[in-house]
Amino acid sequence: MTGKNTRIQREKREVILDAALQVFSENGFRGATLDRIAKVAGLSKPNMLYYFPGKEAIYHTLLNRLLETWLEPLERLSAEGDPHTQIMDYIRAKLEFSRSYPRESRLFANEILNGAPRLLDELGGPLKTMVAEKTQILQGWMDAGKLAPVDPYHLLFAIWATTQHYADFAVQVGAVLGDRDPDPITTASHFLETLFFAGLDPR
Amino acid sequence: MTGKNTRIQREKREVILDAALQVFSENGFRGATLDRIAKVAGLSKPNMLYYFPGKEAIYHTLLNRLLETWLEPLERLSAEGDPHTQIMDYIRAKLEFSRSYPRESRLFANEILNGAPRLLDELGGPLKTMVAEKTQILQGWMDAGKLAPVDPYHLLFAIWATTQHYADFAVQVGAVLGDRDPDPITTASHFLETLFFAGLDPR
Amino acid sequence: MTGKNTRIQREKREVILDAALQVFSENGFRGATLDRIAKVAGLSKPNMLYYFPGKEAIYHTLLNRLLETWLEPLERLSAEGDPHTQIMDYIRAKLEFSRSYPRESRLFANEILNGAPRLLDELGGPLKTMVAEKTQILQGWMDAGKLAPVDPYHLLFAIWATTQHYADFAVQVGAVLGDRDPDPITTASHFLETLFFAGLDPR
Amino acid sequence: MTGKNTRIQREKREVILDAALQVFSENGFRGATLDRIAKVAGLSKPNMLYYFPGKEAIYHTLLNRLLETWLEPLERLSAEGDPHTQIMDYIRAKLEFSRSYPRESRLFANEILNGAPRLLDELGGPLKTMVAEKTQILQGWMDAGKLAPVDPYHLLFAIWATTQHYADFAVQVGAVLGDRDPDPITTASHFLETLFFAGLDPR
DNA sequence: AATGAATGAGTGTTCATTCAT
DNA sequence: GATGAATGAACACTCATTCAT
Repeated sequence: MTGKNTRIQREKREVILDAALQVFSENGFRGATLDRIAKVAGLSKPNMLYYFPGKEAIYHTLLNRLLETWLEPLERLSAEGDPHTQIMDYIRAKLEFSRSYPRESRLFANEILNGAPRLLDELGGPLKTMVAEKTQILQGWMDAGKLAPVDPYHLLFAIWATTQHYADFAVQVGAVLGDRDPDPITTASHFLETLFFAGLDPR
Repeated sequence: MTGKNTRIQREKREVILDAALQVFSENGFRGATLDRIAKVAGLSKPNMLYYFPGKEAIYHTLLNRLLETWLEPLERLSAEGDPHTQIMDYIRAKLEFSRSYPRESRLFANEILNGAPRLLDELGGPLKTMVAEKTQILQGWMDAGKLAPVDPYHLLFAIWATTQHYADFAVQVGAVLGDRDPDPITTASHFLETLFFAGLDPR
Repeated sequence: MTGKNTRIQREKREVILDAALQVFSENGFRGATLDRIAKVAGLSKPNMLYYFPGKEAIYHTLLNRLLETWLEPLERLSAEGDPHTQIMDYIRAKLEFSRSYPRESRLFANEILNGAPRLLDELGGPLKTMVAEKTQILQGWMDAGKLAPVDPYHLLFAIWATTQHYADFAVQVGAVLGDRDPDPITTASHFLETLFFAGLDPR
Repeated sequence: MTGKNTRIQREKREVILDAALQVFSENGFRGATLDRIAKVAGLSKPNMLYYFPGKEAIYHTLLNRLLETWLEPLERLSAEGDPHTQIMDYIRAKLEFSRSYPRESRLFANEILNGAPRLLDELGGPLKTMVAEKTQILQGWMDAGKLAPVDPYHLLFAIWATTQHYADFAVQVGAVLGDRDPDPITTASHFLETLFFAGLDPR
């Protein structure tokens, strides 16, 4: 049925996935309705279900793609080059992701927050593997005296938390800042460089 | 109707709110059903609605309580005392909150993530006001040379993000760490002290 | 249980019936709720059900009383005296009933309108019997040349319709008249005398 | 959504409205249930709600149609022609309405009886306006000596009351008459001509 | 005599999914 | 490919009635 990957099929699937991303990220899985997704996508509901077998299928397709995108910046963290640059590149990439793909970030956060019922295997599999690999690199830098000796896992958690915050808690950030900062993510970039590489103690 | 505050009323209301906290924090507002809350609370659905007028009322009661609890540690941040101690006390209080009240943290995160439709006023009101006040204290410390000069708002964001992460993304933290760390929040406490007050540059 | 007719019992039953009359007449049988009746009566719902076994029982008690009151003015229509006076006395009594007991009138109308499921026997029994009797009187007057020869049954229908209208359709009467007539029922009394005994043809 | 007026849509909507008319007129708004309407219409409840957004919408559609039909005979009352004919035409049209559309009449009566919560605006608006206009015509005839001088508003009330009675109180009429009159409305037509244009005084 | 508490059976409405064309 | 139509299962909430005290 959906095996024929004609160009028009692929395009329609993209339109649907984009609409679904918006609706799922704003309402969570159960809060989202196929009606709304179909309306946003500009299709009839049965027509949409011609391209995807059901609500779960749409959601899973989004999640799977998302994990790849989510992992990709971390993938680039390499033992080559100096730690400061490498880590700041990662932080900036994550901030850029929060700026450009806030809906994806919130979709991911929603899923994790609700216990990751449809992502647990991926978290314990591909993600765990890659994290194990990259923490090795961080550990190597620490062992070589190029980086302060800290728990590399929690270092990654701190990077994820501080960067994703600007997408996931955007409403709160906006409410608290008011008009104070027209470009909070750029400010965050500078702030995080100071935080991560100098700390708050005055020199 | 439910105005009389008899002992049994207060107790039942607590039982309901506890069940609701669990169900709402796991599923978000729309994903939660009164059926499930009632079952968790061990009551019939109509009996539950004898104590609260409806789903919204239960949720609002939870949210209102929550915001107070959420703000309370920040409230204690005081200009008196030295910055390092004050800030670390705040970080530890937030971590303790994530350890003891992860469901409350996730309820809050869920609400913000979905656009805070039932909390926007509070965010722009009481929260904004208190944050404005507390960033003044931080700014004062920076002006006095007791703290590295950074954006105080983003400093608060970083504290919130890194501490709440252990409640909100607990599933991911657990999946990534596996058995490696039996007490991640304690590890986080040490890690965050290094991060916030020394940074990652080797000395 | 409810056999003991103490004074206080009788009074409470009256309070309940009065509240029920109001609520039933405004909302019909199904539209009325025991909650509202109890609130209007100033009793708790279970306490109210101590005096009456249930919703149906309250309603039936009202209906039975009502039929008596409804029939009473007709009862007084007597072969003695002249037709004009007798009939106008009946019309005025019915108008007075609409003025003083509009809720009773509407309760009755509601019941008939909805097919009289709880009053059919009474309609085909006591009411039919009395009407048969009274139409005999009317017929007697007509046979004696004291009254224009018309169908006596439809004459009664016309009296009922025109007089009850001021209670049952009070909202419409009020909306149509606006401020034009501060006392429509008195106006109606004069109008109906002309209508019934002179007609509309100019003399 | 339901905007497309396909043939099948129009037909189904009529089926639903017909079923709804029956159920609403027998039970009033609150007494009617969508379950029963759907059963009478021969549809499933959700399917019915595919054609109408909800219970209120069905009811309002009925009411709006009804008011037009209700006003139409009055509309035709014209200053041209002689009063007797004009008024009797109106009375006969109203009786015909009671004969052919008793459910509509009862729906209307039910609404008024319960305070016209969904029709008050119409009563004080279009209805009041048309009545004001038509009473002018009646008044004109009286001023010209072509009609006995009576209150024209109450004259209309009397016409409405006596004609609608045969639909709204049909159960009572039937119970009282028994087998006596196989065609009460025709009898009523003659009776009302005598009543309205001759009165009960013997000549 | 009175009331707080509890519940089974509805009641209007939503929603993912399926059917027919 | 596409859509109008249809439905079973939920879902939030109501209500008459009963229970326990």
